[in-house]
Amino acid sequence: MQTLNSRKNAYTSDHPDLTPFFSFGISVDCVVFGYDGVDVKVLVIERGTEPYLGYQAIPGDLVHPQEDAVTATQRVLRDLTGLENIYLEQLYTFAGVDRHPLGRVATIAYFSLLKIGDYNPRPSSWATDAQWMPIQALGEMAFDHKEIFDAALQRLQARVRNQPIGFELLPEEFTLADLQHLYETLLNTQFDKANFRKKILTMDLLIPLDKMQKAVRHRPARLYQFDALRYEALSKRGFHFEL
Amino acid sequence: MQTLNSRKNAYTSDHPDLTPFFSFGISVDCVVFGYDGVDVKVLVIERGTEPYLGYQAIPGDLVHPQEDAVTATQRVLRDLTGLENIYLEQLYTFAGVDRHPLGRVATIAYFSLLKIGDYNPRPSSWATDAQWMPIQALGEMAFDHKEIFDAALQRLQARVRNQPIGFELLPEEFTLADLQHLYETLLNTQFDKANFRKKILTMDLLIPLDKMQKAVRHRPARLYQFDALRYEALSKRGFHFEL
DNA sequence: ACAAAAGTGTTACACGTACACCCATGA
DNA sequence: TCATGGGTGTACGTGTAACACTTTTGT
Repeated sequence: MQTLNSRKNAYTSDHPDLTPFFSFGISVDCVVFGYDGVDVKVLVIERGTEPYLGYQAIPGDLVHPQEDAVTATQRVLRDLTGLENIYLEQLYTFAGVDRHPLGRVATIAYFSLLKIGDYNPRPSSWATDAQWMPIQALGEMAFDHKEIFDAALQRLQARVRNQPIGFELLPEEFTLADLQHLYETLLNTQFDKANFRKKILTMDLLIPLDKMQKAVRHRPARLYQFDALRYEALSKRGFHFEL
Repeated sequence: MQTLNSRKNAYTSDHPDLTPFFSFGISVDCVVFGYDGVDVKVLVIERGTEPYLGYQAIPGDLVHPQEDAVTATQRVLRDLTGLENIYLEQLYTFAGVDRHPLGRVATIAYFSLLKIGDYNPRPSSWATDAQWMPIQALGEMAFDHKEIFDAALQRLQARVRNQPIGFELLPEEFTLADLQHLYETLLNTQFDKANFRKKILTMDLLIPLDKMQKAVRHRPARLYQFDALRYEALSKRGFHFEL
């Protein structure tokens, strides 16, 4: 304690030996959410090596010395899903001393949302055994990945209430019932059909299409599309999405 | 690109040489907010060495190899203010490749709130020249610290709306007008006096004291105190603070 | 014709907003 | 008694919640 307090600020002091301070590994881990029309799911991989052999884990990798953290995450996602331009948000950084057996590794956790239909498993990459797991079915996980997942889910639930990101999880064209069911699943609640429609439609963020559902054994529902441009325009005018 | 994709996941592959991956420095930077009854202020230090000699900077330090990130931040805050138990929240991690001239340093940014009256400058520590700056008066800053500050302010504004953390900036005992003025300053808006009182008081989070303001040349206002325990109890029952 | 889900209208009530008014103190 | 800000009541409009009802398809 004495040494810590009396030492000068490490990177403002004149010329101390900084080597021991530059010994950290940094990784990125990305919690990927999807929705198949029934359940909210997460993309998990099964570890093929020690430590935590056989455990489920959140996809991630060490950041390269000349690589940006976001770039690293996009690389992991590309290797895993074949997709670029996925919704991505930084979540939290976990920097406990003993969280990784191989050395001091701080991990920057991200979460991302993707349309589950777009996902194409990439067996050629390092994560052969990636699979969608319903979020309720998650058991024990490698490292502190369960903790990371819990934080991600909490963040997603908060975000979905005040930003129109639910659409990232739905196909381009969807019905209002699809949207309502997604929100109900995500937030673990029930909404009144009539009121939900009114609230969503009065926001004026959906483009009604001239298409209908097909091959359903009841009255077919109209399909809608999210109007991202309109949202941006409204945001700038102080509009705030809610629920 | 070819090499990156064909390489196995760095920390799950068998035994590659991981040395180049363990070469990062990790720092913590903490944006400290205060409120003096008029302005919202930030604690900034003036750098005494290159790089960015003489520039204003956010207080921070490199994380030690055997030190937790939160612990490091608390150490910085203690050295700077003499205080423990300050409100602290992780903000964002800045991990750009070229953000620090001395090497690859990722910084975990925090923000914290303190009662400005409790603050006692600590001239003995490395940050002799810490001072409160009104947030409008911030100019150029060292490294990417302006960007960090902007993120912190934005986060503070969001937090203050849906969590009762404004009280961290006020003295233990305060008037409703104090509270209102704080919120107005923080959020850059105006509230109707009567409605603001009603909203706050119906939340039942304030303990009315049997004390009044003194030495004011108008009717003295009642003093209140934030009831943290009651807030915790209400939170668990699904209560959600708003505005 | 029936089941099943789409889609709409009506009403009651809670809540936010605006604004007017009275109260207590120091000078 | 005046200026200043503390503190309160009311009336109005908007938004939300509950619920009943009509519509359209497949079988």
